[in-house]
Amino acid sequence: MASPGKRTSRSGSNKVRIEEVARLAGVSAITVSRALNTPQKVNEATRNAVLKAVEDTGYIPNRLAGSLASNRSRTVGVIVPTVTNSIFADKIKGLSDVLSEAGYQILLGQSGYSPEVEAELVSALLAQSPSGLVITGSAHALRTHTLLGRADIPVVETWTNAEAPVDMQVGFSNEDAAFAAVAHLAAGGYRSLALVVAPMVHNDRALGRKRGFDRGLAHFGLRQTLPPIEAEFSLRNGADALARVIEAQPQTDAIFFANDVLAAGALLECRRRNVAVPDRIGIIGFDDLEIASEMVPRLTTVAVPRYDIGANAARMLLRRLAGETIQPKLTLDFEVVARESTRRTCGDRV
Amino acid sequence: MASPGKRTSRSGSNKVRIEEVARLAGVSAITVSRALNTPQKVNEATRNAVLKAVEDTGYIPNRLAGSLASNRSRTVGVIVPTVTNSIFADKIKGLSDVLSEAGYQILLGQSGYSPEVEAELVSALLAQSPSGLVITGSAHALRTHTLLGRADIPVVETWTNAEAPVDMQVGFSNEDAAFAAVAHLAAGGYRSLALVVAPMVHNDRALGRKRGFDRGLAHFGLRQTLPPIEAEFSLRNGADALARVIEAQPQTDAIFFANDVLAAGALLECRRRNVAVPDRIGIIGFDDLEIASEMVPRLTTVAVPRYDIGANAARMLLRRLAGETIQPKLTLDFEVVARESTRRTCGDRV
DNA sequence: CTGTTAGCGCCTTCAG
DNA sequence: CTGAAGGCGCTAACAG
Repeated sequence: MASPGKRTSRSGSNKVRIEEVARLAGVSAITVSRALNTPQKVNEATRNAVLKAVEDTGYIPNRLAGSLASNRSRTVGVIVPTVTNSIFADKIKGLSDVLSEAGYQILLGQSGYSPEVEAELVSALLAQSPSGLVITGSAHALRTHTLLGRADIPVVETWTNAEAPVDMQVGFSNEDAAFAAVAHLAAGGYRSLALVVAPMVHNDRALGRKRGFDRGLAHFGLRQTLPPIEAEFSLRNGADALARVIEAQPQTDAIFFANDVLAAGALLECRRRNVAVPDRIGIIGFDDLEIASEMVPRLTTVAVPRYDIGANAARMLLRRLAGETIQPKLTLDFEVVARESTRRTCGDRV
Repeated sequence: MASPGKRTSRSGSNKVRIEEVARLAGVSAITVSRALNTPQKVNEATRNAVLKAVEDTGYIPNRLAGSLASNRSRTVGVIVPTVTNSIFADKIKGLSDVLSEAGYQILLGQSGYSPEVEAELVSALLAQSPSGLVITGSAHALRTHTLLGRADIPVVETWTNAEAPVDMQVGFSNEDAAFAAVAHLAAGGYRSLALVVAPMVHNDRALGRKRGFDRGLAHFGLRQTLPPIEAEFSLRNGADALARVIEAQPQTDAIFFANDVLAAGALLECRRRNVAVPDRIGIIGFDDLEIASEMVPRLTTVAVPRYDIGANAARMLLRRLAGETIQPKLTLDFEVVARESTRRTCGDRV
């Protein structure tokens, strides 16, 4: 206020600044700042005067300035392959619920499953000085590792349980989950399996599931009737994959679809073709989306903690930012949910 | 660099600052800034020297500082009811594709369909000085209007075509689209209809669809067999609604579900109950999600431009930020896609 | 085309 | 518990 400044009129914005609130409350700017950020450090009467002035002026603190000065942005960068896949939407919901409760904002980026795009996003998000970063998977471009190494902020990798996370990690064993799916099929008496999975290039989750599938085959002495079919998640792709398996290798008696959307598409194709599920062919999915429990027949699948991955990643980040020392690796549970699309010897859940 | 500064060692972060890049390139800080932000204003040789220094140091500009100084944040606040509903995920994809291309970042907030939460989010996002805001619908809390009025940044409302938008608007007529759905049912010879729609409190899209439904009833001389059933989008809720209609008002011969997830759930329930679709009962949905074309029978629905709403909202925002004067109201097209879940007199599309 | 100067709005540090 | 001084890292304005 003292010095006019050349740029005072640069912005046409009629934003209220902290000085104006301070003047109205009869205190200094820093007291307003404290009343808002660390209320317990301010006398109650003073605080109320400040809050009233804030109310009267409609003051909205400029967080850009605050973050710059304090070096804490209360912003978290989140990178997912695509929000369009509901498993990631659920994760974002979990993140958002916990973070917004704590006054944090989410900066969202979508990599489209490309490590290069992911690296660009990491760079772009780091430029915003986020308090932390939540990313997907454990397979990153070299540049991403370099950037994250230099960044010196908490990073949570999600959906995996890699041996050596970049920093922190919340996920589950995709390999064990896929193994469990195969175990379920084996228990149902299925012997000739096929695998339909998301494109595995740069996708450690898909790769892990394939590894679990292979381990299951070996462990239970089952055979694979054709090489894994890689398909992006969509009902149509699931239907096409089912058709391909049935036509190319009719002796196949069960298919593991590494996500429920593909599996549901396959189930619908079975209906169109009058293929009997689970007797002619068994179908097991992955994720336990709502569609799994609603399909006819109801889809056997592997339930994974989609929402909790996000919620826990957020909590982990917040604890770390609060200075707590935490166990940096959280491995959550999955569960095979036996329903009607697979035969089973005994009626319980694996 | 001249003055040591008391806080130099406050942050443990080893971030590279613009001064270091400048020194390495043998230029001043402002030249580095220009080489990065307005490259055409810098001599090529100088520019290359700067870019090399940037490369060598791994410099990532601090956008917080840049935004504060320039009063432009290159950030867009986006508020949706929930990312979990794939129609909004598609919108976000459209926004993200266009905005990230232009170097903008998305700040995401989820209102959970609550106007109060929305107002809080608007306030929280405004604190980040976004370049613009993209929000959902046209029904907002009073506080939201106050905040937006004062904010003096471009705002795009999406999914509606209200008479008087806050600022800009990209959407379609939910009322006309619902009317078209009823017209389609009327053309198929259906006479006794029911409506299943998202909870209408604070949801102008759902309300608009109900209005269009009512207008259709009147226009085509149809009757409504029971009051609208309000249900949040889920397959289960669709199934339950179907059951309720069938049991309470068996003479109902067609149901308009105001979203495809509900409709698909109903279709699955019809299968379980052996209710013949489209003869015993006709089912029409809304949105044209992938599930509509893959269901058995394939679901008749109203296709709406989910992705394009986002992409166009982003383009509108960018043009406005570039100073172009634009038509602030964009009304996109919808289309009834006739498939197998409804009878039709003639085989063409309405 | 490039540099100097000053300040964006807030918060940290230090003093009282 | 409150205030004064100064700087966070960058870019606008102006000068050369």
